Amino acid sequence: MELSSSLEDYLEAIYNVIKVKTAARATDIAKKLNVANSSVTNALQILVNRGLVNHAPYDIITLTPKGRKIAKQIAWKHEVFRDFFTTVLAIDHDTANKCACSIEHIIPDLVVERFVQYLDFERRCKYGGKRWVDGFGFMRNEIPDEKDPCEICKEKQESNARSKK
Amino acid sequence: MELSSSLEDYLEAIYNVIKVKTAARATDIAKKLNVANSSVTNALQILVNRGLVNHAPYDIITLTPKGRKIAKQIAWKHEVFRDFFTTVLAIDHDTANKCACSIEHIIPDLVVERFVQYLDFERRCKYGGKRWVDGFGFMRNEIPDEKDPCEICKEKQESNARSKK
DNA sequence: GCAGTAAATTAGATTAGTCTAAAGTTATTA
DNA sequence: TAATAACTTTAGACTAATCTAATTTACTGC
Repeated sequence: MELSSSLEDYLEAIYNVIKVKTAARATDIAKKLNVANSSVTNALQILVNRGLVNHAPYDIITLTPKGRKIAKQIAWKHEVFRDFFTTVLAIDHDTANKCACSIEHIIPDLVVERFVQYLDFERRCKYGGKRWVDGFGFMRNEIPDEKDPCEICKEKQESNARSKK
Repeated sequence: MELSSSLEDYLEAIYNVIKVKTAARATDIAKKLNVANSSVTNALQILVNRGLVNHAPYDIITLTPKGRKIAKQIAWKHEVFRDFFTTVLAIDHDTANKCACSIEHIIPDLVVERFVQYLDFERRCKYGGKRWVDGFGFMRNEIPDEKDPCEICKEKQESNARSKK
C-alpha cells in the first residue's frame, strides 16, 4: 500500500520526535510540519488504520514495528540527500534539508543506493573530493599531482598565487 | 504566482510538443501526461487565465512569451537532472527520466545551477569522471597516475587482471 | 456539402489534504 | 477540588486535481 508524500512526512516527523522523546504528542508533529493540529489528528487516523502508528484518542503516539521500518527508510533517504547536497554540492544546510525533505518521497530506493555509493567513492578514493569556492566553482580538495593539475585547478592556483602578492 | 507541480507538467508537455509540431492539441498533452482529455481542458483554462498559454476553445495550443520562459526553465531542469542521473550516477535512461520529471518541480534554481557546475567540473577536470561497474561500484574512468591508483581502483585493476588469465 | 468520426468541452462526482471554529478531554495549580 | 489552561478531536468547508459520461464542435472523405 503506497503512502503519499504527506503521510510519509507525518511518519518521519513522529520517528524524529520519538528519537528524542520516547513518545510523541500531536502538537509536536504539528509544530514540526507546520500544520494545524486537526491535520495531525486526521493523518493519525489514517496511519493507525494502516497499522503504522499506535494511537488512541488523547493518548500519546508511537510507531508500530511496520511503521518504524518505513519511517527509518524515509529518514535514511533524508540523510543521504542532505549529505549529498551539503558535502558534494556545498549547498547550505537549510536549503539542503528542504530539498532532501521534498525528494525523499519521490526517489526510488535503488537510486538512493546509488547516491550512497557515489558519496562513498568520492570520500574514499584518493583522487576524489572537491570543494566549492564561491565566485570560482568546484575544485579538487587535493590535486593528485601538484606539478600537473587539471586546467580548472591550475586556474585557481594561479589566481591564489596572484592574490597573495 | 507559484505554479503547482501539475501545472508545470502541463506547461512542460506543451513546450515539448511544440518543439516538434509548432502547435499542440489537447490530446497530445493528454497522451504525454497520461491523463484524461478533460483534465487537460481544465489545466488549460487555468494556464490561459494566468497568461501562460494561448488557447480558445477547440483551438490549438501555444505558449505566451511568459509561458515559454517558464516552460524552458522547467525543461532545462529536467535536462540537468536526467544528465546527472545518467552520466554521474549511471542510472538507466527510463528511471533517470522519471526521477528528473518529479524533482524538477521541487529543486530551486540555485541548486540546479550547482548541479550544472558539478557536471561541468566532472567532465572538464583531468582527474574527474567516473563510471559505474555493476557488481563492483564506481571507479575512475582514467587513473591519473597509473602506477599509484587509489585503493578502490587498485582493487578493480587487480580483479581485471585476474579475470584475464 | 454533408454524414460520420475524432477531438474538446462541460457537468458532476470523487479524493486527499488542508483549514478554522467549536466542543470535548486532560492536566495543572490556586 | 474547582477553575483554568493546554491540548485534542470533531464538524464542516474549501481547494486542487483528477475521473467518467454526456454533449458540443470541427474535420475529412465521399
